[in-house]
Amino acid sequence: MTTATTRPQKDSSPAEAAVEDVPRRSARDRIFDAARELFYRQGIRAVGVESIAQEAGATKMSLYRAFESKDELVAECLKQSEREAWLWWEATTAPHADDPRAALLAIFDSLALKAKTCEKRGCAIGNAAVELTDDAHPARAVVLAYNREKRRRLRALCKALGAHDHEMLADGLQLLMDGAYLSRLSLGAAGPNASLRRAAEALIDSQT
Amino acid sequence: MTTATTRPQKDSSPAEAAVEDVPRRSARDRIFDAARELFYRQGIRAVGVESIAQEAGATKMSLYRAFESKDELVAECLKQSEREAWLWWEATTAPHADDPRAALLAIFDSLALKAKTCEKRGCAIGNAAVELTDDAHPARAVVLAYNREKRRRLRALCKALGAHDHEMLADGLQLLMDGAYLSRLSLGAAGPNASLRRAAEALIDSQT
DNA sequence: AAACGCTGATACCGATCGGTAACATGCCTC
DNA sequence: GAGGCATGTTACCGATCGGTATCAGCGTTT
Repeated sequence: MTTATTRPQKDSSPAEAAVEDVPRRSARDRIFDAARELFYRQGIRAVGVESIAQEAGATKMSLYRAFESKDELVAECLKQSEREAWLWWEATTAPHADDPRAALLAIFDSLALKAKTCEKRGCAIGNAAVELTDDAHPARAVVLAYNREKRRRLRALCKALGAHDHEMLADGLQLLMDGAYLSRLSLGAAGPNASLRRAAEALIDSQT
Repeated sequence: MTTATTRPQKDSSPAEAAVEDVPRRSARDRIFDAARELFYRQGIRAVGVESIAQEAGATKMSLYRAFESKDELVAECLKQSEREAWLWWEATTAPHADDPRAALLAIFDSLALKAKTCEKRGCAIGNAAVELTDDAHPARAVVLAYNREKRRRLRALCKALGAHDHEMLADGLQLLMDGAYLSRLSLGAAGPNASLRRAAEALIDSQT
């Protein structure tokens, strides 16, 4: 299935000689990226450690030299997803630092765009909340922290907005976001996701 | 873990003699119920056929005599969840046949109540959409049909309501519902779910 | 009593799971 | 050139996965 194979350390073809020879990324990094991709696309429990190593062009041993266990690898992957999520959040809201309404709408605009283009499998962290039912799983703490922080940020924006009931509005917007992720898995971007931005706007306007 | 054990065919204690002896439910039924419960609580991929049979006080052979495969069993379980969902839907909306707004609010009221009492693991069908990523899985058709029908019903109610943009409103409400399921898995009933009904009401009122 | 259908019990199958041991190879730094 | 370090290779471990074959027991029907 996978076309990734072990590459030679040096490129022997002279046609590539002009290119500065890019050092091969570490096994850890390749494994990490392959894991994130596979977990997201196929689900966490559906992916075995062997196939991760294979997709990364590495071996299972390299995986276990870089990560304590599969569970820890999952937790690390989700932590990275969280970091990227907040980077996206800040980049999206930054241009509207003085306009909470515009900031909120920008978030939902970007969300709707991503639904159409990439991210067809919803939210990696949200999916993990479904798949990992054991409270002892190290990834559950990440899931919890992420959703709490999301709630906190939404509340802050809604409060700055001067909404009548800013806590209810923030919760409603969070429900819309999470619903968009879940709904996308079955009905795609043409399903209820198509109305995501307008629904968010209507809810915001109803409270201001 | 499980306390379910093989029960004797006849109750030997005379204290129960007065009770009409209840014939033991068929192995199929016990297995079906155990499967639904375990799939819902622990996740589909997390539960093996062996543990289902054990929880049902039956054997793996009885499972495979009653169901073609685990995948088919999963699909059957979801079909049952769908049937019960529509029964609940009709029972909840029936008292408000002439008042679409009351019908919608009754749905969200009941939903919020169930979040607090039972159904802490969200929606069985929604969870399956996350767990089962293979389009060839027989359960995916059930997931798709369910969500399509849910959208259809919401649209009908919102149209009867005379909403300004009834399709957007229906989608928004569906996103709120799905978001409530997903959000509940991490933040519980005290999270955004706590505002579910009020958010739905605000959205409805914004369109009428 | 004979036949039949449902069920339990048990042993088994090949495949895959997460995880490890031991050794070889190649690169970079002294 | 000698070491150390990261990595690849291979073989292996016990456990569990979904699924099957075989036989025995038991209740009902006839």
